Amino acid sequence: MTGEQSSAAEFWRDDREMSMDDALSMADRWYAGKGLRLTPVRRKVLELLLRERRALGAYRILALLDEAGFGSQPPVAYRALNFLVENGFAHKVERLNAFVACSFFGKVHSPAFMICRLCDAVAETQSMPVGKALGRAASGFQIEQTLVEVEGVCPVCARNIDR
Amino acid sequence: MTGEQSSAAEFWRDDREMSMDDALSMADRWYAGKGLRLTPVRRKVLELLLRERRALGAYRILALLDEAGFGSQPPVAYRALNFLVENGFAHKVERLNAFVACSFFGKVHSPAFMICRLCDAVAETQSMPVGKALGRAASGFQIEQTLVEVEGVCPVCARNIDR
DNA sequence: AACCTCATTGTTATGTTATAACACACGCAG
DNA sequence: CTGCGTGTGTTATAACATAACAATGAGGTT
Repeated sequence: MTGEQSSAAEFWRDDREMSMDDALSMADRWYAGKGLRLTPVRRKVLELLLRERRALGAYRILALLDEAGFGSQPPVAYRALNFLVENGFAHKVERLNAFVACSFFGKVHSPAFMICRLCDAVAETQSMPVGKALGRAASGFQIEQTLVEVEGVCPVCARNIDR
Repeated sequence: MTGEQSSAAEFWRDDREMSMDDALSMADRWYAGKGLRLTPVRRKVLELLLRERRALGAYRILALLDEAGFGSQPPVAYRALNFLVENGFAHKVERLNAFVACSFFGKVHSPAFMICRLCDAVAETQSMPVGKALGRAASGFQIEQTLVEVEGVCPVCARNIDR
């Protein structure tokens, strides 16, 4: 638990809970513990995602992988991305057809994304579980996965507009 | 306000509030009032969407338009779809890259979609405004559009599994 | 070591979704 | 009738995604 206030001023600064190195080594340990392999391609993709605060398209990632000496065909990127997504280390932002590193991995959470239409930044936050928000409307529907994405203007860009 | 209960039994039956004819003529009047034109292509697309309870992909719609004697190239479908979406008569289900008629048009609402992974049906419901569900986490972010989609199993399919 | 097996990666080919750009037709104001 | 704006048709291409199969390589078994 962070326990921090999320004021507008610091909201956008960095919503992540750990450094990239911490995140990567946590991923190493997590996967090892599961008997799964965080191979070089996969680790590289996670690293690329962690480095960005925007969502990266699969083809952007693919180009970066290519530069780094990995394969250059779409499945290379998509496979690594799917692997990370399946295990909760990355999310797909459907609205953008793009991917971001998870900001809260290792924790159970209901992710929600805030997408700034001006600077393209993407921030992940925890939202109320969607079942709650739907309330009675969802009765009888068995929720398995949820998607919450909001588009708008982030605090930083909003401030820049004002003056 | 409907004031109806949404029980599991009737949940999936029909979540729409009006008949297709009512909806179409309402659309006619709404657009006329705004000085916008619900042209034949656009009206046809709305009609196609209203007829379905699933989300239709743009290329599916395109094929149907073609059959009906309209153009057969992607922009024909995308332009009509965008027009309807911009004016609130249809929504895009991002998870499926597909489109549905709005079930509550003319009303202010926070749409949320429930997508059955077994039968592909899509139901629109009203959710709590997303700003509420995000709570303090969204402070400073100016929400302009929101997207809530949940994937799972609808009541009908759930019942079929059980036995 | 030699062998097997299975997950992973590389590659080819193709499928699906979406838009840019330009030409043409029509309705309407001047 | 001319000019203009909106809408439609069409060509071409961009952007996103997966199927299918071949090659590699790590780990366990004999």
